[in-house]
Amino acid sequence: MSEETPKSKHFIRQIIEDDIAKGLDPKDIITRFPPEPNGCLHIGHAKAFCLDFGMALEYGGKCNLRFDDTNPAKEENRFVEAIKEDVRWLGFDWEDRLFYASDYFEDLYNYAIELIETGKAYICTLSPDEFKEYRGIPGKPGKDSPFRNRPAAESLDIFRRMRAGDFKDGEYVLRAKIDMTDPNLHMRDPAIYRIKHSEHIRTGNAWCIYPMYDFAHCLSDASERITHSFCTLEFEVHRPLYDWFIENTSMIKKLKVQPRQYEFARLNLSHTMMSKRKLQQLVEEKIVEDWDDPRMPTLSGMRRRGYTPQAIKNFCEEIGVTKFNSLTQIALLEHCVRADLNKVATRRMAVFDPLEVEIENWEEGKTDWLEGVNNPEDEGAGTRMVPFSKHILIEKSDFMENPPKKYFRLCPGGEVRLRYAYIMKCNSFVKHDAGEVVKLLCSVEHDSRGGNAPDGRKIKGTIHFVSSEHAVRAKAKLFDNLFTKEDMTNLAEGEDFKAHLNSNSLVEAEIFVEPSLQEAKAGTPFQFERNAYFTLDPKPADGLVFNRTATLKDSFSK
RNA sequence: UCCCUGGUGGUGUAAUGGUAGCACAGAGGAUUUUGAUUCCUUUAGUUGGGGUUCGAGUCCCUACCGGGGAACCA
Repeated sequence: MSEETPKSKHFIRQIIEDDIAKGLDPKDIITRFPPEPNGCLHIGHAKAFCLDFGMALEYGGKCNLRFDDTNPAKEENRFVEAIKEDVRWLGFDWEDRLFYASDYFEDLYNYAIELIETGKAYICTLSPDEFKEYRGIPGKPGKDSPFRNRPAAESLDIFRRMRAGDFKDGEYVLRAKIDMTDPNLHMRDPAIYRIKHSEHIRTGNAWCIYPMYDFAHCLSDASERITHSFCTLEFEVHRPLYDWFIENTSMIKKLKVQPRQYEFARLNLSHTMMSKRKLQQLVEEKIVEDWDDPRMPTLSGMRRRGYTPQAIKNFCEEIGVTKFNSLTQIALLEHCVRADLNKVATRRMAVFDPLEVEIENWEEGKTDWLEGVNNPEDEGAGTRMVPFSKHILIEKSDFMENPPKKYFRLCPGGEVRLRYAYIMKCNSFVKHDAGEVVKLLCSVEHDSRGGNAPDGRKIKGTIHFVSSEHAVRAKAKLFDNLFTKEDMTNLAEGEDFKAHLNSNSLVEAEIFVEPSLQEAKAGTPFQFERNAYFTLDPKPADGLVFNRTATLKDSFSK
């Protein structure tokens, strides 16, 4: 289903093409997608890995999946599995290239020793607060740590004992010796190893010292011979460090191509909250079912809600890649979802708010099975049989006692086409005591079977229906756009984001669907004609539960 | 305050120094057995000011505005 839409020539493509022009063999291009397993992936991550995997594939290279597991305090194995599932779902294959930063712990330790031996790293005894003083502030240079000139032998000894577990958390830290006056604060002797007596998801208790991101990431990249390392804008100021560790260790001698870091703007989506911390809060406080609640902007939530991988990939291609902090409107995502669903969703009829109709000129107990196409956009989708009988249900809103001018559905004395079935005329109606119309008495034109008038006259209105005796009860869960009433990007510091959640973000409805839906498979997209796109909830439930994926565009109001 | 970045219609993005294009959203219309889809038409833009140039969204200077940076997080 790859679209032949022209691809935007964003700056990443330009960079890669320049490298190729300078002699880089496209087959040597290696990128990586490096999530930290401390939460589930969301739509923002999709942008990142569509870029990582997408660029490698597009130019004939490879992309590795690497878990950045350098902080055992935050990471969990269940997230590793969830992330793998999400990546697979989006259709990306890392083949045998699944890595963990922890694969390199021994190597990283040795590179750290190398730095100590060459006088480029030292053990510092300053506490975090004390070092803050020495680091200085933007605009003001810092001053050297009193331990900066600790002899290498002594640092080495302490570092080895750190590893051996001789010290408590925070007692010592290994720092790179760079420049305490650098205007970039990250270059002022950053910590590269800290003591952390914490069980790691993969190495267990083998280590009690762990490398920092800045030290681990670039050297992990280099170990995997990554050529292009993409990350978000906030790492821009870390880039000199990325290069420094590679260039100041023996790693540089092993490389044919030095990995380079390139930054791009992260995704901001209107009406969508993407802070991992806040999403976690929703899960913990049970405001949502779990990370895969269909209202969540997580990939697992979107999957459960019925979003297709193709729609998400198209969206990621559509938004492009820049270094500009923008706010993408959710309408674009919804457009991509509808556009893909329109092509692939199986059409079915479902009545949400039923109005009884009796066909006066139809024999009691007689059923006519009519053929309905499964998807007018896809010839190969085939057909299914739809039952018609004397008692049917139509949508309450498809009948009006006193219709306005442009209303072309049913009204007293008016006629309408029942989709796939017959042309039907409303003879009379029955009202409740309260004045509510509760039943229509109609007749069908027997010669119009299939929906065409024998005299060739045009029927403007076509409505959907289900046969009462054949109808299947189901539940529909209706969701508003991803969770928040308004843009969350301007939320004030400390402001309670929960006040901005959609109050009616989940509405449940009892609906009547055609019998063929009894065999619906979880995850397959359906379009309930003239209503919305739905998918059967994959979580076990009593009876059929459909999640609303997206609404149809509605031009009723025009 | 200092450093790093960035600024193209309402929104998201294109344009070796040479006609500012595409998509979403909006508006109008045609087709339609889904008031969907599809198709056509249309509204709307280079942050301001200087400079270089035959010619500037693009290069230079400057102002303004936005984002990031002072974790033993990633």
